[in-house]
Amino acid sequence: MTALEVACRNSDLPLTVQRRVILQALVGREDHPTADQILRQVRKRLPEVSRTTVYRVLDTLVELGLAVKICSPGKGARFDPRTDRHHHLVCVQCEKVMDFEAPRLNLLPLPDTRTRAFDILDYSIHFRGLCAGCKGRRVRVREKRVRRLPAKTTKRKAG
Amino acid sequence: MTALEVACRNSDLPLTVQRRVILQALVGREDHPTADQILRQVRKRLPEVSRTTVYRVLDTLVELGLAVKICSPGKGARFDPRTDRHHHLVCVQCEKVMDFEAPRLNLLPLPDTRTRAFDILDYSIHFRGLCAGCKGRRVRVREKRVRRLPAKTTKRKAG
DNA sequence: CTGACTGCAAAATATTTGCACAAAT
DNA sequence: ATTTGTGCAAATATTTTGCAGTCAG
Repeated sequence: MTALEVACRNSDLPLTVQRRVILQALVGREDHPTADQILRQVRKRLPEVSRTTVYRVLDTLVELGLAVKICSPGKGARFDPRTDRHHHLVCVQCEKVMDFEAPRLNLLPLPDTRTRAFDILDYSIHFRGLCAGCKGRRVRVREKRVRRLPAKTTKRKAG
Repeated sequence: MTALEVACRNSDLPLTVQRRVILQALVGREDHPTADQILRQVRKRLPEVSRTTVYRVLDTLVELGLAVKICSPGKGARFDPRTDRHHHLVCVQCEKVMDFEAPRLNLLPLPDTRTRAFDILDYSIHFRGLCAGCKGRRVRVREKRVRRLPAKTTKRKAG
């Protein structure tokens, strides 16, 4: 937990038990949890913690550079304890996000965006696709629509 | 709007005016709007449209392959009318997402993920950084904390 | 006509805010 | 002691759902 201590000291922020436990809950997870998932895990150790605090502390951790709010397709914001360059496999079906190591993709030359007035700090590649669990049952496209009158003879008006 | 007609015909879906207008509202926008932003734009032409319909139709458009629900850091889901391979500049400050053309980055060899049981369909690169508007005022890290008693003498109880 | 779609209202989910008390330095 | 943090409750924002009437084919 030294990283948190250092960061708090540097930023002149109190080192609270909540910050410690919430960061602890995030670190080591590779599933990019939502604030609520973190809340559940944190409450195992700190039952009194409030949802509000989890939201606030996660933001703080991001500000401190100890976590990243990742880009994800789903509803809730999701957090990543890894701040080093890495990539993601994103299941377009269940919206799971997995870390993906590809060292060869870590050295792409950062495009020159000076003309676009955008300072690039880092990048990550999102590989969209279907995860193991979803690739079998490719439900997609209108499950309901599948039932299309099972070969009935009712179609005729009257004969 | 032929693409929508074709897609609806293929999938045996009614071609409603809402679907037409909502897709129309999305096409041509490059700012990756949320459902609510689309709603506001759609209501200029179709004042009676409901928020529910916008959510549902956007999902339908995604299923039809006429739009993409993009990965973004913010709260609401955001949509992209572009379905071809392209990349994004994501402002970590204001969470704006801009399209970024980089043809040389469109031909990265898709990593072999067979061993990982994940079928990659496509990819896009997220360049994280600061947009023109945000790079000037790098507020970040605790705006409040900035006010640290500006050398006052008020420290005493009653002067 | 018929089945799917839309709009409404309400539920469910996700996130933020104001305030009083508690805790860290 | 001072300042920020936390928890609570309520406000907001976002998304989904059930149902009745409407519309496209």
